[in-house]
Amino acid sequence: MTRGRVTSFDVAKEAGVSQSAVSRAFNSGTSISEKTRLRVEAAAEKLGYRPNAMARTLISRRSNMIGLVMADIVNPFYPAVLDTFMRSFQQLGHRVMLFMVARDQQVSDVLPQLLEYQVDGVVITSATLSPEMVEHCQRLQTPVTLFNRYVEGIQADSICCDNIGASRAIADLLLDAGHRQLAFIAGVRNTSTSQDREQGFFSRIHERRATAPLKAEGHYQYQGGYEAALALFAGETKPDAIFCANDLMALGAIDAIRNQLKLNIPEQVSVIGFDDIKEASWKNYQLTTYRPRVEKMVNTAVENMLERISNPERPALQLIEAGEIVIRQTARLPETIYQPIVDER
Amino acid sequence: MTRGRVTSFDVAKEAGVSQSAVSRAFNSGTSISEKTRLRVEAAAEKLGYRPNAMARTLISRRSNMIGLVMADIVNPFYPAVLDTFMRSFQQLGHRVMLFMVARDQQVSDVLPQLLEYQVDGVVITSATLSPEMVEHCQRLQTPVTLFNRYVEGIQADSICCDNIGASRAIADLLLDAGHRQLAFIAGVRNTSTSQDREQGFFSRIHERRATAPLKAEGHYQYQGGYEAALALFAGETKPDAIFCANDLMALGAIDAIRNQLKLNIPEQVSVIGFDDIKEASWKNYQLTTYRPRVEKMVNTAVENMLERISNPERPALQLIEAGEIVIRQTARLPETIYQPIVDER
DNA sequence: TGAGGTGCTGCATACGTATTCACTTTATAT
DNA sequence: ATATAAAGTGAATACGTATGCAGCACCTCA
Repeated sequence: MTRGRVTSFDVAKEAGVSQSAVSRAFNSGTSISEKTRLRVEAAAEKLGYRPNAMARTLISRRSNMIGLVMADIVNPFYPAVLDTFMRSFQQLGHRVMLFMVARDQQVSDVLPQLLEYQVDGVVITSATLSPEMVEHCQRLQTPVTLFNRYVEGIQADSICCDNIGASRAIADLLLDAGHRQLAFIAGVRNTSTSQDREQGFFSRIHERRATAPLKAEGHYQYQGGYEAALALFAGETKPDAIFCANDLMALGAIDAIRNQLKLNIPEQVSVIGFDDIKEASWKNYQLTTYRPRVEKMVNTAVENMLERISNPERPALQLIEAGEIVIRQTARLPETIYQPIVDER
Repeated sequence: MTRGRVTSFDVAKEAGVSQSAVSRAFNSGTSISEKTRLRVEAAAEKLGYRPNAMARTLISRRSNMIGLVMADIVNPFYPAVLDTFMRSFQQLGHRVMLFMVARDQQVSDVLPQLLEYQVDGVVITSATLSPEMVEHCQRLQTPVTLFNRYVEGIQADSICCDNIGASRAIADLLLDAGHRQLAFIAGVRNTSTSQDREQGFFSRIHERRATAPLKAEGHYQYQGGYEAALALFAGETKPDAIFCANDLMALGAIDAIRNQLKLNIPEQVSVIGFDDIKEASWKNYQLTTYRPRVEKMVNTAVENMLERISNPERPALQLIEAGEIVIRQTARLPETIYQPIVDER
């Protein structure tokens, strides 16, 4: 009805009460009579009043905003993660300030910007954070959560899927099925996810005294997986099973193997991925892969974050959440009936 | 170095100047000597000072935050859009407050929340906005931009890809190639994008006096496209070309046609999509499709938004940005050498 | 009847910054 | 050298809300 910004004073005048009353009417757990609350609400409605979150934040020292930093949105795994985070935070009454960091960008570049906006907490997905930055956050009492990444000995919550356990289980599955020459297609070299998946896979193979696996690099991209597969088969010794550090590369590898190398999957080559993105279940691929419990991981991350906001003394938690292998059509299985594996290490 | 929040007063004391000086040191275009600026910066650095964006917003009435509302993130087209928006806004020094609205949710539910946070502008992708809401924003001097959606006669910028022109061009392409019985797989029924693509396609076919096209509905999803394709071929008259309202459905349709119906593409059936998502270029699909100029659309949207923030009087702009048909392998082409089409209507 | 609660209310203040205004210092021109 | 403009500075205030405090009305219990 009115023009321009309408403040709590305007509403107060309209309702014939004090500004304090207006404030109390809009905050639960305050002392106000039902009668005045209704009058205030009517006046607010009439004037189109909405409280100014900036002013509220300034005085209450709580913005109800979470800073969310995402790296690497090109991997179709992360839109799903983002979506889940958004729903979870929105549902619990928190807004999200989003930042994307490019591959060549540091999280430390954007973190100060986030903190200027008085976010109540920071969630960082698939990117690491320098210990100094964490310390800085800690001084500001701003909790930090790392998603799918961990750093030893810092004061930050972290929740990861069980990269090592999963990769070991996949090695077991492939060896049990009688494959002789395994191969690994790595993601981006300097990421902990790719390193952990590689380490789990290699160590288990080594433990079982099987032939050392081949290795190629696919940068977590479809095209990279495609080319990595070709590279693997261009060598002297050819693999009969490939484990890819993510699904996207696995799908690239499959297309290379089928369409270009004209080999049959899984008869001649088995392929296993990681993430269980939507595309993995497409009829044309039916990819056998590892599915992290994204929903559960996100929800724990969110709960822990909010818990830690209201109780800053709580020490940081480092969690690993096991997922499961999803058996589809791209990998030969052991003779014995094989159950989907949940390795809890 | 210190603990807790450090304010401009702390920095002022440390540097031996007034709080005003500190403020000026952090804002360009203010009157301050180089000497004191350096002293302030040193003190700020020493104390780890960062200005409080909430306080700044409160007084300057500018938050440097943009509200971004996204619907329907499941379509792989939109992560790319989001990514482009984020880069563009970040680059120009703006933060983004993100909201996701589920299919059953109204934008009008989240808009008030956005406005509470004093965002300088609101961008809404693939969702409409009631005229009342637009009016509300206008009262608050908050510019609104619709991305890939438009509403007649409201005071909001909008930028769309050329749905109608594109669909007409696709109809032409398919008819010119000699197809006789076209079909259309629609997206979500009540979206303007799906409706416009249908209308353009149908109207052009009608104009050319060709056989009326078949139609099925795929809800913009892979599985929906898969099933829609099966439904189309289950009928009495079978299509020899299918235009899908987005790529995701087209890929589903391809898998259904090849893997289940055992038909050859494009020899027996042509398939054309819309969006040019990453997956469309995968070796296994090589989908012929329409590519909107996402980068350009986003950049124009962002520029217009910022322009409109600094000059609220500027009238709203409604733009249509033409894209191009990307010729790949899933559609038969006319005999004459066919150029990628840019229809500017 | 009065003492002590209880439930509401308004006043006044604080949050941390930007900005106006008046003032002082410095630079420039005559 | 002085007059005058320009540049720099600090004090004070405003932004819009939450909240401690004191006051007030009303009620309860003896």
